[in-house]
Amino acid sequence: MSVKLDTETRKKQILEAALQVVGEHGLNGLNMNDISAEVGIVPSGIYRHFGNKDEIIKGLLRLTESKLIEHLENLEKEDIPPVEKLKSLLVYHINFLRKNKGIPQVIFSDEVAFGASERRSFLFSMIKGYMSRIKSLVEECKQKGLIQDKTDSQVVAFAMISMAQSTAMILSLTGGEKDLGDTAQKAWDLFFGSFEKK
Amino acid sequence: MSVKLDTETRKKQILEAALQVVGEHGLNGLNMNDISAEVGIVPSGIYRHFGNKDEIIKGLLRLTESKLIEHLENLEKEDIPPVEKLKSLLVYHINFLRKNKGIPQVIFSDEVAFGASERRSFLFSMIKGYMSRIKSLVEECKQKGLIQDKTDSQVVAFAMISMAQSTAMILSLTGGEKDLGDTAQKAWDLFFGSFEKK
DNA sequence: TATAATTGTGAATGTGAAATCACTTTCACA
DNA sequence: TGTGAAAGTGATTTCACATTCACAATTATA
Repeated sequence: MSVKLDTETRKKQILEAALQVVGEHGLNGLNMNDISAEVGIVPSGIYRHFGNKDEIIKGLLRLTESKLIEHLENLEKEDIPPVEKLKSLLVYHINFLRKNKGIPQVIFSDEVAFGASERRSFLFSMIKGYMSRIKSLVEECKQKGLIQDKTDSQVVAFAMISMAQSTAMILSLTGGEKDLGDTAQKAWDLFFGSFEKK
Repeated sequence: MSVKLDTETRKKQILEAALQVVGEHGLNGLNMNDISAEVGIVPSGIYRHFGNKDEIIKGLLRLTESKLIEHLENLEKEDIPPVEKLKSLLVYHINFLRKNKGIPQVIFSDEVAFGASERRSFLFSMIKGYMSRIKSLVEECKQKGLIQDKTDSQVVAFAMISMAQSTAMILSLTGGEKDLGDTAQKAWDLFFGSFEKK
C-alpha cells in the first residue's frame, strides 16, 4: 500500500495530475484511472478527496485560474517599461501555454462550454478577469504616452489572446509539430505598430 | 414505420443532423440517440448507413471541409475588388461560424486532436488548404498594388483566422450571449490599416 | 402482383468508465 | 503502544452508451 498523505496534499496532487492528463489527452480523455496512476494510488482512492469527477473538473478550473493569475503577476512584477511588457506579451503568453498544455484544453473543452451553466460563467468571468488585467497594462502605456491615445484596450487584449490561443491550438492539433509562434509574433508586431507612438 | 429513403440521402441527413447535434452539445456530446431523433429514425437504423460512430465523425470532417470550401468559393465569386473581399473577410467568416456552430466544435475537438493520427492530419491539411486560399486572396491584392508589397500573406491569414476563431469560441462559451464580433472587427480594421496602401 | 433487396424497428447484448462499499492499512496523538 | 480517524484497496455495481440481431415494413423490379 502506498503512503498516506493528508487530503490537502492529495487534492493538489490529484489536480496537478489531472491537468497533466488533460494536456496529454484532452479533457475528454480525462479518467480516474490515468489520474490515479499518475498520483500513485488506486482509482477509487480519488473518491476520498473528491466527491466525483465533476468536482475534479471544477478544481481544474480553479487551478487554471490561479496559474493564469500567477503568470500575469510575474510579468507585472518585472522591472521593464510597460511598452516592453506589452510588446513581449504574446511570446510570454505563448510560452506559458506551451508549458501548460492542459490549460487551453480545459478552457476550450466542450465539457465546460456545454456543461453546467455555473461552470460556464465561472470560466467566462475568468477570461474577463484575465482580459481586464491586460487592458490595465494597455491603459498604463496609454497614460504614459507610449501608445496612441485613441487605442482601444479591449481590442488590443482581444487580439493578443486570439493569436496566442490559435497558436496553442495548432500546436496541440499537430502534436507539437507545427509551431506558428513566429507567424503570430509577426502578426502581433504588425498590429502593435499600428498604435505605437514612434 | 417511417418512410424508407435510399442510403445516399440518409447519409447526408445523418451527417447534417450530427453536425447540428455537435453544434448544440459539442463533439463530445454527440450520440446515436440524438442523431437518430433528429433524422426521424431509430438509433439502430443509423447502422444501415454507417458502420460505427467513428465513420460518422470521419464524415463530419469531410462535410466540414466541403462547407468551408463552398463558403470561400462564394466569396471568390463575388464581383467586388479583392481589397474589399479581404476587408470584409472577417465578418464574412464570423457570420459563417455563427450559422454553423458545429464546425468549430468539430475542428477544435479533443476527439479529433487526440484521436487517430490520420484524422489529425486530415484536419491539419484542411486548415492548411483553407489558409492557402486566404493567402491567395492576399497575394492578389498585393499584385494589384492594393496593399504593401512586403505584406506577409501567411501572417494576414493567420491573424484573420485567429480572430474569427476566438469570436466563435467566446460566443459558444457564453451560449450566444457575448458577441465579440465588434471588437474583432475593430482589431481587424486596425490590423488591416497597417499594410493597406492609402 | 410476386419477389428480392433494402431500410427501419425494438429488444437484447456488450462495454468502458464512474461510483460505491466493506475491508485493510497507515498515521497522529494520547 | 493502543486507539480512532483518515486514507488506500479491490471487488462489485451502476449506468450511459454503442452495437448487434432477428424480424417487419417498404420499395424497386421484373
